[in-house]
Amino acid sequence: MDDAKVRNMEEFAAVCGISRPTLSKYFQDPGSVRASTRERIEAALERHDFRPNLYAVNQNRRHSKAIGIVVPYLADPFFAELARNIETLVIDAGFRPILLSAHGDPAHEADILDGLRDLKPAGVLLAPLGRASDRRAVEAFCAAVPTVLFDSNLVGQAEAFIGSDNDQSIALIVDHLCDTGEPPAFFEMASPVNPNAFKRREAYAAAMARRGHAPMTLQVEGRGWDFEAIGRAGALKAIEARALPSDTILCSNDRLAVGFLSAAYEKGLRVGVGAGCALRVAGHDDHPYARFASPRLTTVSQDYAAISRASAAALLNLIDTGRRAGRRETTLFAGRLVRRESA
Amino acid sequence: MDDAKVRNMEEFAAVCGISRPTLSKYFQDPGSVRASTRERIEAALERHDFRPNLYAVNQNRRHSKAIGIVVPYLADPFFAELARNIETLVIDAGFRPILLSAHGDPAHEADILDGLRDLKPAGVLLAPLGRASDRRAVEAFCAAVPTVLFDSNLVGQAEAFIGSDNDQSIALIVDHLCDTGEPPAFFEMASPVNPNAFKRREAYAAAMARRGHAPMTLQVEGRGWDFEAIGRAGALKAIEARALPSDTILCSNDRLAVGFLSAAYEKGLRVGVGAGCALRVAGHDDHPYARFASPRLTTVSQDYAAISRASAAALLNLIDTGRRAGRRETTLFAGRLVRRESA
DNA sequence: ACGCAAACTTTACGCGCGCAAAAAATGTTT
DNA sequence: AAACATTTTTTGCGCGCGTAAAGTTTGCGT
Repeated sequence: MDDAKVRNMEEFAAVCGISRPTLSKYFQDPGSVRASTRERIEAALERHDFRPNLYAVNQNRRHSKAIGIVVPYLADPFFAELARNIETLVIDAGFRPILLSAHGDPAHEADILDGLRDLKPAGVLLAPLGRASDRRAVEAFCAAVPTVLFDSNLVGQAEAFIGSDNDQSIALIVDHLCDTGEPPAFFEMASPVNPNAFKRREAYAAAMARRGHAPMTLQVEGRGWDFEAIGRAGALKAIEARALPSDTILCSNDRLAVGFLSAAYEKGLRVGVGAGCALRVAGHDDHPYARFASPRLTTVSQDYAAISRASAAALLNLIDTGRRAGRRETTLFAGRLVRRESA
Repeated sequence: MDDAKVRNMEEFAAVCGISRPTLSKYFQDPGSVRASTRERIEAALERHDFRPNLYAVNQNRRHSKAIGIVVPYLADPFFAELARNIETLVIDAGFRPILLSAHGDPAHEADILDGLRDLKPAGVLLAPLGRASDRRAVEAFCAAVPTVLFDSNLVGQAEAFIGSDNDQSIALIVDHLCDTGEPPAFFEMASPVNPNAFKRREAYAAAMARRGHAPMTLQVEGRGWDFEAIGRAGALKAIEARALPSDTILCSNDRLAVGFLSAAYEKGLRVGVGAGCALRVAGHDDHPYARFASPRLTTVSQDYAAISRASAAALLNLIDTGRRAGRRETTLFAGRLVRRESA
């Protein structure tokens, strides 16, 4: 194989006995040429393994076959898992995924979006940093590239948003906790980086109100994305100061909860529902590690698969209808209660 | 700003009052033009925000300014963290990182390498699947693109390898465990996907032998990358069957250890060193979640920062010396003992 | 003011492919 | 076998930029 070096489509057309424009058609869509010619091409392809120059191909195209996937913090297994699902769907749809992480930094997020435009992607799936995002950068980007937001909403931005129904899911876990014991106190970061955190805060207050309870909130200091460390430090402090407002703690997310469990274990507070347990702790998200905490964490699952599928579907639809499928659509998925041993 | 739409460098040269070849020089290296012209260009740049077409730029170039970063499983926080570090270093060096995950699948890894070649990257940092990798695909890739391996070695492949010294690190933790209690049994997967696992198995046996102990190995079934689930299931089974060879367990990696801790907690076995503790459990890697396990996991840290820096440095050196810096180099970093409460 | 090197402009070609139009070949239908 | 539809070939231009060569200007030292 690979006798003569084939340097471009012209030369490949020669060794192949087929005209260049036909080859061009073939490489854009193998199904668009007659079966007999397709076979001839593919036979030659095995002998010479020629591939069209990606850069030459995309030079004139309005957009490439790339789809950007941007998440705020890829080292968070929640986003890693989401990205993994979405990547697969993007590949199956015949596109090339470009995975990017803002690493928690708004400036970096803006840089990423900037660089992404150079790639002329067919579209972008963006989970923005949220509040911290450079609104103008995101807005400019969305105007230039078909974009679907997921996980975290920026009102009015992009063509669609797919996320979780925090009102529903928080109500679900609050009700469960109330039904099975004391009403929960809400454990969260005082200055969360995640915009869902604010929604959950409000959802908690509303859910408690519906139950006739006053909200009890425990806010911990700390910045950045080291949620476990922040949760652990805050919990240690609260436990030492005997400042827990309730023996039932609902954490704003599972990573904070894991930190809380770590602190409780260290302080000798047994977490769970049985006799001899001092605390109940619940989380939110069904984070990949929640089921391996000690004790295993009761939480509300976000439907990873559904969010991934809906996000990808929305973008793909946007792409082949030539975007602007009408007005902006918002899709929220319900959470599912995951009962384990911690609450 | 942005009065007339500037569609290409030609038009930008017009509104800018500078010839196109000079602009071309500027965009390749802003420092290569006289300060006064640089200012004129940058002034015009603020009014028109023109950017050279990425595809046109790379069409003739031998390679782009992209650097590939390929990991076997990005949803594993160990690789996510490593990738995060490397990405930053790559950006600082003036390159564009392309992050890719094989998602544990050798065929996908081969596809990734294949697709990466189209991008004509300046170089690639590759943490291969290891044993499972398609050797021929990797070999063909390394021959075509300057490549540095990290984390997992493929003998003879690529221009360099950077990883951890498993012999040293395993000996470190074995010695520690022997010095402070019973010699450890080794807990691992029967068919590990990670090639480091085999090195650690051997290192464990050697370290035990040096101590005059026979190795005690507990191998668990399971395939894939759900290490916590596999560790948990295996540990539950072993505990129920009272088949633990020792009350001290050294896990092949922290994720298995987290699974083990989960099982021990569920079975009411207190893990730690104090009185009333039934088991000691140690891990390896200082995985991001190890410090939040209950109890916190004693382990051997891999030096994330050092591995990242050395890998990036090796590749960058390879790139600007025009590769082949002599013969293949192997760099191993020592682990550091991280004493926590679990052992 | 002179001389010279560095920087810039002008001109022109090439990269590899997309794409359009017209002509030719092939395949299908009646 | 004729008529038609589909596919392929031929021809040729264009994309946006890299780059080389030759000529011109600029900056700086003496």
